[in-house]
Amino acid sequence: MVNQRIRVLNSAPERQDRDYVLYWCGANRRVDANHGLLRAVELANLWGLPVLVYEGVTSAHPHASDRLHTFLLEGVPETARRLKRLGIGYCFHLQRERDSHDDTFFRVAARAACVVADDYPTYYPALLNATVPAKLDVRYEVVDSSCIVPMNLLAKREYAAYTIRPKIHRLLPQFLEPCPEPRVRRRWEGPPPPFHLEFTEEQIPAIVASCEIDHSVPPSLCFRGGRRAAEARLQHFLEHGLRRYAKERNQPAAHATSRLSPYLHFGMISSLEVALAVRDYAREHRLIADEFLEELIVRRELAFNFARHSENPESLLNLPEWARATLLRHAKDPRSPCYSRARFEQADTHDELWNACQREMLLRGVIHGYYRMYWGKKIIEWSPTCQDALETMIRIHDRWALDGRDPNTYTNILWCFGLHDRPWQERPVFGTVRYMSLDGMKRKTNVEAYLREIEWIGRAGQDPFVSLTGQPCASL
DNA sequence: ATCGGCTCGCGCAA
DNA sequence: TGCGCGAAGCCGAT
Repeated sequence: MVNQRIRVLNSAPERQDRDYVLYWCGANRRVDANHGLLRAVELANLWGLPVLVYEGVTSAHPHASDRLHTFLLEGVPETARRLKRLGIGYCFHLQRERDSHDDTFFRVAARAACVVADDYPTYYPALLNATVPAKLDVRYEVVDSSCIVPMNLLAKREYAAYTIRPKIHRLLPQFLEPCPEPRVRRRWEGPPPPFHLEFTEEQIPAIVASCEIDHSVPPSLCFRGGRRAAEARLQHFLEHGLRRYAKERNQPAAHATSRLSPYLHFGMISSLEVALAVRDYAREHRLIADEFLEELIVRRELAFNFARHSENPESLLNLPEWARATLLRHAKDPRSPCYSRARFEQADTHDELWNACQREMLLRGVIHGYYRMYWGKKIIEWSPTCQDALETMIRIHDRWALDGRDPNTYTNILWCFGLHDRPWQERPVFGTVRYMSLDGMKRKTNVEAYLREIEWIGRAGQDPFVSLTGQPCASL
């Protein structure tokens, strides 16, 4: 079953005379339900070797910030505990300098019999998978533990949700199965590698402060990183959100959505675990979970399919021909009002709902899924060009979002330009690309409740509306 | 409140 | 070749 998740990305041999099998968790920062880790353990058991997990956090990429570093570091002590329990070695490396050349991974890999990494189609993991394997003298495999139905099984780029849906549903019974717990034959003995950084949760603020990163992006007001926080969010959603999801998912102030996207993005929890938990809870409590599972599986995996099969997922060239043509025909339409990227980033427009969406991004590090569509459509409407609008959306996600740089990010942004969508009535700027209006938001959602909530958390500097503990939340 | 038109193209049935 | 229908809609007519 694991085999269909694997790709080998270089032609170097395995080297069984070396010290361990290395699992590099670049995208899936978890111990549970991780097919990559499972594969590493399988190979290690075959060769009688122990397993070492390498996890890195670098300050060398342009969007490194207190927000992202804190979220990532918050997961590390729990990862260390769980690996120790399983008898697996752990090397967590933090590169604090922005500019220095960091070869820690290569030094760890030099003693590995084989390197197993995550198959992930965007941003850093994708870049490293494209460049690192050729520099190694051992076999380098990547494993897809992000999708439930392995990306490898869908050979071409799908046109829309309706074309991928039957394929996903046909393959799903085969893959919607719990991932077994890894059992090592040979435990990791002795100390961790010399580069390993060990710390407690209390030390995190001081460690983050010591890094050469963007300190003007503070930690999220409501998301704590790590496995236990992810499990608490899931439990909270099962008990308080799932039964309301179908009716209230587009009602941001109702908090009926899972808010799991930061954890899914960093792989702190897997969509497979979420899907199984939701399915089982729904069975036990006689709920219908179809709408949630549609979004978690079909639409999320459509996004991975898109990222996997596009050369550059950040480009408008990916749009369907009808969308490119219609946007081009309207490229010279006047934009009024028209804002600079800085005005957008500072939540400084004439539209109070739009500003609140942007403030949610600044404070929480996410925007509610439905309002994010509105947020994106308005950036198109009020930017000088489509390319400017695209770059504004990506840039704001890169800098502020905990769920940015994800296949879903790029797909949702390009959806605003017509990707995976169909044409509608023609109008200025958008042509036949779907338009969204403030009146529509007011008609269909409780805009006032959302404005009050965002205003409240901005003023109070805390967010009791999104549960960190699994307990019910405040409401206004 | 509800309905139809807007408008393109994929995939399937025939 | 024809036809149904689609990731979150808008607008104007009734």
